[in-house]
Amino acid sequence: MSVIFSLVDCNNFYASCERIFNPSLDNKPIVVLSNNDGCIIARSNEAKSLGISMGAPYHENESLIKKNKVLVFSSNYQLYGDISRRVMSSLAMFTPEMEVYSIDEAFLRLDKFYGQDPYSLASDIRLKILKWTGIPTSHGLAPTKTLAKVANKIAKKKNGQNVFDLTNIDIQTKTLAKLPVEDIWGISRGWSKRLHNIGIQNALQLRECDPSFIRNHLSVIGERIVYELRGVSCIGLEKVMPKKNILSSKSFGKLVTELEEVEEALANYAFRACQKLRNQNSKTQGIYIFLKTNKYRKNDLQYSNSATKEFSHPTSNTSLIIKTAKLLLREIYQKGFKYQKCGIMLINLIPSSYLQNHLFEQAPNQKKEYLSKIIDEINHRTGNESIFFASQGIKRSWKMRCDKRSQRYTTQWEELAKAY
DNA sequence: TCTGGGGTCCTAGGACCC
DNA sequence: TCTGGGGTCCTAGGACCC
Repeated sequence: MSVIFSLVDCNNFYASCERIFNPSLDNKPIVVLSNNDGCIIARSNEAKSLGISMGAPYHENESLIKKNKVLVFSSNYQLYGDISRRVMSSLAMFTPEMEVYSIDEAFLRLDKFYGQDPYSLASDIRLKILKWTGIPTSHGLAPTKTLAKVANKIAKKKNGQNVFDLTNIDIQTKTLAKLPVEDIWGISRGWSKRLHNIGIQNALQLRECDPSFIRNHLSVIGERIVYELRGVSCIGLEKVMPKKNILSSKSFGKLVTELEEVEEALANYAFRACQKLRNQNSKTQGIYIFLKTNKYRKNDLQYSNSATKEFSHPTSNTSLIIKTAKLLLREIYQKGFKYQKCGIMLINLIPSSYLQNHLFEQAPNQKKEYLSKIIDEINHRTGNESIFFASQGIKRSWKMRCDKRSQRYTTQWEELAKAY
């Protein structure tokens, strides 16, 4: 029995999430905006057919949106994250051989279901997910993950059924001939340009190339893609691994000039990063912070800088990390610029269980590490940020905009859906 | 006026060692 | 004039993904 991957992708995921608790949105054009209401990051089919493009700045589409009465939402990640968990745990009921690839995608292995035709099995899964969670999905079937991605793309265009089987070699050949190289998973603008330059326009041409020739142009990753297009599986299902780095960064709601405001924002991002760190039971061996002005404002003076610090002991102590971040910030902050964004990355994470005995330095303060954990627990029980550090401030004048956010129906008691 | 956030992997080249 | 060679480790930067 040969290998069959199925890529399951939620259709217009964020837009679909908004519809679950607000059925009046059905059949209407809706878009969801990125943090700070900057860009359009999700569109319903109706919004897509109006010509609103993915990733485009909101303000560039504003007239189109108003003219067509498109409904606009700020992103509501608490809601999307919760719906995602429901979809993924529903999928897991069909097979343990599954990889959660992103918030709205998962790969399944369906080849072990002897006797059942994969197409009808995928159709069955699709109907059940829709019934259980309210989220419509598309399913692409193929012998490799790269081909399953291709199949999924076609499935999405099939209204009503949304399943496509690309296990047959003749169908693969016909399909790849029509697929531009830039639509292949793993090949984006830079690489497709290089491929065009050497005369390769579509996926079939790439499949027929000598893999080592492609390796010279696109590294081993490109070589792997050639094999995957041939139906030779090189990329298996991956286990969920703890993150190696954790980044927390956001644009400010307005341009910021004062050190105190940047400090306050950075302390908040550090707090969030530390929560994520402890959540995956890791400690960090260092931090990297950065600060920058808005590169799109050509008339403003531009400045961007970063700083790194390694700890003598791995830590997950929020107060130490905030303190260190603020010290680094003072090294790179300069007066006279209008800042747009800052961020902190926890780097070189290791498991909490890993203990390193350092000969010359004092052992880290275990009590402080515990304290951080207790703060997490209290915040988890009582709702977000009941307890926080004074350096995080209370004014938070730099906070991002999200005026158009829907209710957090599933994660906040005060925002439960009401039945009248 | 307004332009997201959070990740991973690979390679080239420098530093350093014997 | 001649001025080794080979190996490893680390980092920055560039590519990709959602």
